[in-house]
Amino acid sequence: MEISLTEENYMKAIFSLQLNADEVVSNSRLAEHFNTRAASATDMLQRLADKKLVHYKKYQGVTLTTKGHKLAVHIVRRHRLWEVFLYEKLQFKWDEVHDLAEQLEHIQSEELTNRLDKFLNHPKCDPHGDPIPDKKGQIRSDLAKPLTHIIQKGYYRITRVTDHSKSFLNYLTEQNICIGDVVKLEEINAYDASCKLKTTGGQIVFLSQKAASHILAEFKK
Amino acid sequence: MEISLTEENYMKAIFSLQLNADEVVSNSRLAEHFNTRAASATDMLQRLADKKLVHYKKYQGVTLTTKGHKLAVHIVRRHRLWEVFLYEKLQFKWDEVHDLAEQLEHIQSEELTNRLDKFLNHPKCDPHGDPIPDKKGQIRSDLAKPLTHIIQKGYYRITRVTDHSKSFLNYLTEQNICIGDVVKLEEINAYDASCKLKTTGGQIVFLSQKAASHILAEFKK
DNA sequence: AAAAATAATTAGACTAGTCTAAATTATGAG
DNA sequence: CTCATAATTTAGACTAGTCTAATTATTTTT
Ligand SMILES: [Mn+2]
Ligand SMILES: [Mn+2]
Ligand SMILES: [Mn+2]
Ligand SMILES: [Mn+2]
Repeated sequence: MEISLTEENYMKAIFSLQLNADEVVSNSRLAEHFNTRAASATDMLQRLADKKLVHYKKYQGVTLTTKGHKLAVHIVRRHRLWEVFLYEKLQFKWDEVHDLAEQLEHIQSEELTNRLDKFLNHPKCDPHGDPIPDKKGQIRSDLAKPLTHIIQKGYYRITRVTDHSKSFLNYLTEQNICIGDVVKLEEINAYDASCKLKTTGGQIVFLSQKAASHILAEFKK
Repeated sequence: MEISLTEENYMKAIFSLQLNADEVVSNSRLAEHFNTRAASATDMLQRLADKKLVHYKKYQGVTLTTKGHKLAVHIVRRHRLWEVFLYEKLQFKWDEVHDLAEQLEHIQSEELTNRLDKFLNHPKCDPHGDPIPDKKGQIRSDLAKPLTHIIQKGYYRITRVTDHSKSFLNYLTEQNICIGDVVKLEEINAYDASCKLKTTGGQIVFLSQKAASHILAEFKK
């Protein structure tokens, strides 16, 4: 069955807007995500339902079918592999890769995806620390928590960011915070959920709740 | 100005259907090339004329404007660079790269094209021996002639093929004929323009007029 | 439980790109 | 040069994807 570029984008959006699988995604969230009108989203959801990619009941929002979930994960895999390619091989910055990967993810070829994966040495994560689904669609589970959820001071490895906007990524770069870095969490302010940490380079950085909430880290044994 | 994927395909087709620049390309050749109806081609040509990409007079066919020529060459550059990437880095065979490059050539990013070029070490030719235009759109001129135009026996380097069909490329692979090989042209039959040559590996291969006409070679000093 | 506010759907229109069928222009054989 | 044929263009219709405006359903408030 033919899946159009637009349909692929919707599938990926539904997948990434739901925090846990089978969370219902509303029409309005999709419309907002695509900067389009609710009527257009309705139209598309009905189309996707016809293709058995989503469960759709009028006024109730959508969830992915098994088939739809498989497709969405597959597109995410392509997206993240291309991001690794752009970052590792073409030396793009981590704030530049997303927009290009948005285009590249629609190149239709199973074989290409798998060869790219091999060429890149089967990377586990993309430049933002997002896990790359394997050939079968399996996604490695992730133990990292947002800095805002950490209650114990100490050493943590930064493994992932959940805001991919240029402004956020540039801010982190300026603060010398990179994926993979081990930082020392020195202060946790219960009052406003902000924190203070020492970077790999030794600088002291203060992070607001907003920034900290988008940085995932795991305890360094 | 926005150029759609379809418009890009038409521009590239016009460019590659004309043997010498400013050769007029007819409506029917384009319709045939895209396996579409003449009415659709007319529609598109009028659209391209509106965008000042082609010179179009009713019933007279089209040629590229300066602006259109620039655009077409640019798309050809992207196509051929991606072919090199697929061939060199992902180990696709020379008969597999074209279809994928047809998709990849539409990724819109000047920066990506130039970085890919650099990553591949500024290749001169794609896997079929077709020259890759440089950043400015300059195309290296090509001294090679079809085997059917060669009158002198001797040693020749195979530099390019002009039929990109899987069946032709597979045929050459079976006969052990590759781009870059130096072959010994041992017989030239004036009667049917067929020829006989000895490959790098020492095999004797007979080539029909049809096959020989799509193999370009240059004299080996 | 009804009214008000919000969210979602439908109806109808528009563009890009395609098609078929009909009309028009060019060509080339006699 | 004229008429038949081939090539091209136009007219009108269809699909995907979008929009606005109007309608309907759900949720929240009172
Ligand atoms: Mn991304
Ligand atoms: Mn990413
Ligand atoms: Mn090609
Ligand atoms: Mn080629």
